[in-house]
Amino acid sequence: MELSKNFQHIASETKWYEHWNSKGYFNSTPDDRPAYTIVMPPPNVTGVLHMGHALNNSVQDILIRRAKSQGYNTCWVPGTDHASIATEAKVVAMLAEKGIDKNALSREEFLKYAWEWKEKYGGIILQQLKKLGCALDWNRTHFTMDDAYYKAVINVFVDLHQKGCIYRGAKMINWDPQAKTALSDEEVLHKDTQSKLTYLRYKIEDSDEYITIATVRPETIMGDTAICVHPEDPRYAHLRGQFAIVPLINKRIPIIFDDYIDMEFGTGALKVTPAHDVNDYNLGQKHRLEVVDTLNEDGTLSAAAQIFVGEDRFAVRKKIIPELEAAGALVKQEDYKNQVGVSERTGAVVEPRLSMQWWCKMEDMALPALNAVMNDDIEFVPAKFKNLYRHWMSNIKDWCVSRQLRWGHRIPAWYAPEGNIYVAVDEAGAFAQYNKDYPEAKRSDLKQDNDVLDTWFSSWLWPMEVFGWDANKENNAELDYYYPTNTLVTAPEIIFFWVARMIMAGYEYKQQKPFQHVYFTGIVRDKQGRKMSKSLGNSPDLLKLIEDYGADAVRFGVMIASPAGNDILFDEAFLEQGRNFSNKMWNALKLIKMWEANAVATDHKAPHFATLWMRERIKEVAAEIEDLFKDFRLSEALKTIYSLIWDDFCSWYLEWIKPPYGESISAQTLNDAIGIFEQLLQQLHPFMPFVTEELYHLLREQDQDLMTRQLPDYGTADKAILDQAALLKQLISSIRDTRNKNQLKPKDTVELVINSTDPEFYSKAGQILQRQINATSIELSETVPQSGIALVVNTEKVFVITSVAVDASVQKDKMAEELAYLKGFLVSIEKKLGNERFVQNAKPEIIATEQKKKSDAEAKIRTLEESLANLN
RNA sequence: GGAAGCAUAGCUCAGCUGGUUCAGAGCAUCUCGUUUACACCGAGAGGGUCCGCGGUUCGAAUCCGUGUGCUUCCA
Repeated sequence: MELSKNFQHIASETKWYEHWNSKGYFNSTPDDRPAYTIVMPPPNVTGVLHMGHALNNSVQDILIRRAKSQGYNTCWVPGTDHASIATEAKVVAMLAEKGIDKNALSREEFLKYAWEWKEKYGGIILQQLKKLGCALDWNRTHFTMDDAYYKAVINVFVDLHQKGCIYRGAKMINWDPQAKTALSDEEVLHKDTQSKLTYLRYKIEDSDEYITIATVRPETIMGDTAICVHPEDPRYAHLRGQFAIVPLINKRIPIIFDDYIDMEFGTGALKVTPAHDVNDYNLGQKHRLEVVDTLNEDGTLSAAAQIFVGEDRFAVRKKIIPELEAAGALVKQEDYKNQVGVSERTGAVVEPRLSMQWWCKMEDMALPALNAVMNDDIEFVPAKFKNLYRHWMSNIKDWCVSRQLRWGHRIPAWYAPEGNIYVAVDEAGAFAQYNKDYPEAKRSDLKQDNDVLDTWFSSWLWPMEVFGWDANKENNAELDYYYPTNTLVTAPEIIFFWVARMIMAGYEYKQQKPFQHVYFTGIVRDKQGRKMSKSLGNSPDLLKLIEDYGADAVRFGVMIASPAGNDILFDEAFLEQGRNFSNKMWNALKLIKMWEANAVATDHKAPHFATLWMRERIKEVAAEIEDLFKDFRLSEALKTIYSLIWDDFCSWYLEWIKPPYGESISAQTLNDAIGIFEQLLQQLHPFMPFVTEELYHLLREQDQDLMTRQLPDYGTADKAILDQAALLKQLISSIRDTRNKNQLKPKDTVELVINSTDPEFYSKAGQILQRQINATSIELSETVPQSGIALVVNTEKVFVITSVAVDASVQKDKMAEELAYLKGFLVSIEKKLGNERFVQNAKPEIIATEQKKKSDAEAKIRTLEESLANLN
């Protein structure tokens, strides 16, 4: 078979993904094996794959594939989130392009367009995940607005309402004037903004005096219903009981006193606008102030403002200044840096607004969810996020769950003309209640709430609902089998939005945690450390990268430098490294295939020393990898396997078993090598599934696929063989270094004379050593040769004899330097061991290692001294 | 304004319960190399007051305090 120069990823990826899928490896049904379950954080149904997804889903796929090789029944559930505000915004924009105004459409008409949009563009992202190699159970694909899911969300709303956790109330909320909907606190981003602080003076009623206030929002003065000063502020003490006049509209408002005021800020006097600021609202409640709402839902000024009615608030902010100046009310304006809230989804500046909304009480549900994380019933990786979680959960506020949108789960509340509100799963249920109150009532009198629920009010049920959870259904074998899930992989940004709420829902409705571990990935940033975003245009086209470098290389690239919870600075150099790695393995395959062509059967004899060593090395590394996976240190695990394959396998092992030029390899050694390569591929498979599966099948005829192959029980590695190989490597490296330093050409041969403490070693490894450094002979002798370069490796005295003229002084200096270092080292150890307090306090094993260090150093010093003496 | 995290080689980062086989890896740099797996490569090498200062300890990159710088979250 002719093998190409490099690994051809494109054909291989398509082939294997289809193969795995058609074999049903991605699908799971409950059986006797333990389950290993992951529910994918459902991406927005309108989303497209970006680097964050690549990282997040690579991690999940790695965990799933690893668990599969350990005998678990793995189940990874895909799906999408309806993302009400984001999707609605896209549909509205699409309609606008067609010249259709959302408000001209009925609810039903609008939803028809929205569903059409969803069918057409929704879920593209799931198809893209296939390119990445994700082992997702496609039969279980869910959407947060599927019928069953929809019903479950409604049931939960009704249930929480019955429990008294859900209520309707007028509070200050964050209003997005562009989407015309309420937002939760978590959906508001605070941005540093350069503003102007405007100083305005209000005339005191029946006086020539003025009081000056400072504001960044002069357009809200028409909503002022008081001026507040600190009760202990001497500047204003005489104004108690007085009134001030709002400029332009000449409204009379009281001057009130409250120690909430910061006397240092501005002028120490605050204009109070209860309708447009949370703090002012609270102040207003306390002092029973009037609330004047001067804004419309689209951010223009309302009739209550009296002036500038219908004009946008930002336009008014500018236009009002000259008028204030003309009225003599403007004192000054100065530059001021403050934070302005903007909508996470639309980018519009959020207005605090007094509004009637539906709320969910959080306190009772938060407590068990807080405890679960604090006592590690649910483990966060890395644990540092526990702090953040605790802080939020201990200061939790009620959750505004209604959104003035159409795309989503419509709030199951019906309003009767009498003013009553009935909450039920459907209209019939609501009417039954209504009918009880009013036997004469007509069903058509009931009007359902027009709003929908916050998207997170549906996604908090995700880990239960994808397995068909139904509060009214007692038995659910699937749910019992897969829930609680094992690991949630997500970004720290949504720890409150989603993670915390899933935990609350889990305890509320399943009396159980939704997952065992939460693995937080970092944020993918560009080389300069900037967050990747559409607006910056610094987000690479992932599908293009997969095409150029291969899916394995992309997975390698995002994993190699991203420990849990740490941001990753993305650099294409990582992808190159991944691609090169695939190619390296590909070439190892080619080498083995070349040997295969003319391998010769030999009598059964002891395995090659290299084989013995490599097998032990694999055992040793397998144990390390096992530990790393337990701690979710995936990038470390990948680095470890990478080095095992590239360094140990390719650079050492394959060179050691390589037959001399023109000779054939022993069939047994070759067979051993293939077996070893297979094990390495298996360890790497979760990280780089395509290239490993491809190589696995090219190595030899296989009766199963690598993806389903089970990891063996490796047992404990033989330390003696590992030590011998370590010495062999050191000898080779040191002698090669010596050759390099003395400018020997690769073709120049040398002879070795070794004064060894372990002559037996050379009967096993001597041949390898000889070939790796191009020596014609190795002589074990205690006599010191007349010529030759002396060096010391461990306690081996080595003489490299060459016909090329060499400068012995270089080697001598080096040895003297090392001797000096070792002597200093020895002194420090002796000091330590001579220190009574050390011997008393240190653990016995530490003292033992110190003693070993001492004897090792002494032995080496002796060897060096002897070698040096011989040189003189 | 409140809170958290980070600061180790030119760059990106490892370094888990304090103990010179822990001062490491990859990339980058330098030297040599085209010997039939691989130049998407091989053999070697150089490079760090582990941010500053103080403390705890027999012993600190590792623990504590403090200063500086950066990042993030919250108000």
